[in-house]
Amino acid sequence: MFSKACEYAVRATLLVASHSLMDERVSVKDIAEATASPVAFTAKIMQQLNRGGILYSVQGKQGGFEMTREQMQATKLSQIVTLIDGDRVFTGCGLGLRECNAKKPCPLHERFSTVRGELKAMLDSTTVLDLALGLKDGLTFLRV
Amino acid sequence: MFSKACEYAVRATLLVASHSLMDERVSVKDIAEATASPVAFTAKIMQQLNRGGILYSVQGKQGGFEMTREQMQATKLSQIVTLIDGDRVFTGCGLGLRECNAKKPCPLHERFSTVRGELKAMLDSTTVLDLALGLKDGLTFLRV
DNA sequence: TTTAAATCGGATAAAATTATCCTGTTTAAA
DNA sequence: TTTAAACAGGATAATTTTATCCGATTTAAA
Repeated sequence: MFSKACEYAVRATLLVASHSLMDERVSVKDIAEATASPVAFTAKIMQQLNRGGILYSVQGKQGGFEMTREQMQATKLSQIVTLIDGDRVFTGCGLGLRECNAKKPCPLHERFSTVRGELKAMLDSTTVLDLALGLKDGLTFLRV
Repeated sequence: MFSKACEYAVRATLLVASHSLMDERVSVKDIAEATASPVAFTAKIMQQLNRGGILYSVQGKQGGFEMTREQMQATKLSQIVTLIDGDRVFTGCGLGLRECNAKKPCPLHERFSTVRGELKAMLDSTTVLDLALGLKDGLTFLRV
């Protein structure tokens, strides 16, 4: 569904958010540990999230990553997915055709569009804050 | 969403089906051309579809691929997806966690399960025959 | 002021996926 | 019977994705 990079990105973002809710800053090492992700790869992804404005970094000793409550509220999951994976998952043809649309549809076009629309609606209506709250309260988890 | 191999597999299967509806046998070359897919890679995929019982091959000169009407009716899209990509798309966690379930859910678990269920329902309720008919009648397409 | 912790970013490596090549076998038609 | 078209399947190559490494820079604390 999503690339591994994207999965790591969402997990990392939610971890940073849940800690920011408690006014804690987290390092890449912390993030990788808490989300069971490879540390160097996670570092790369954190750079993308930072450049993309999803969260922000603080450099130097005692540095790490944080999010403002505004960022948590403003950031929909669909934005993280688009930032890392592009919009292929939201707009691409189910059978991989370059040009597939209502005028010249692939055999799966209608049915697939429906499901894809529901996926997009779900990710559009879910904010980082929505999910970070359950994580902070120990109701949900980011690793086994 | 699906691997390229899986996209090619569905496209190839639907092409074979639509031709079988007209009692025509198609070669790998025909299939690759009609579905805009790489021919050698398509050949590999046809072997998987043949071994998996989705369709069948006829060897030798004038050989190629065919499907019985029974195969078209019995084969759901979900079976092709499972054959080529496994069941990860139907059962996997949205955030890529190994163990993610209602007892110990990831933050996205509930919402993602819903959408994934709709995807599975759609692919479970769609047969090859359903889609091959529109293709045969020129209502849908497999390439630009 | 020095030191060490931490991010930044470029280079490289490993693994998985996608794609091609080539030889052998089967079989219909010449 | 010979020939050529077509699938089967193993080996290899290219590309993309995933992952690691390392030197440079930033900055808080010793």
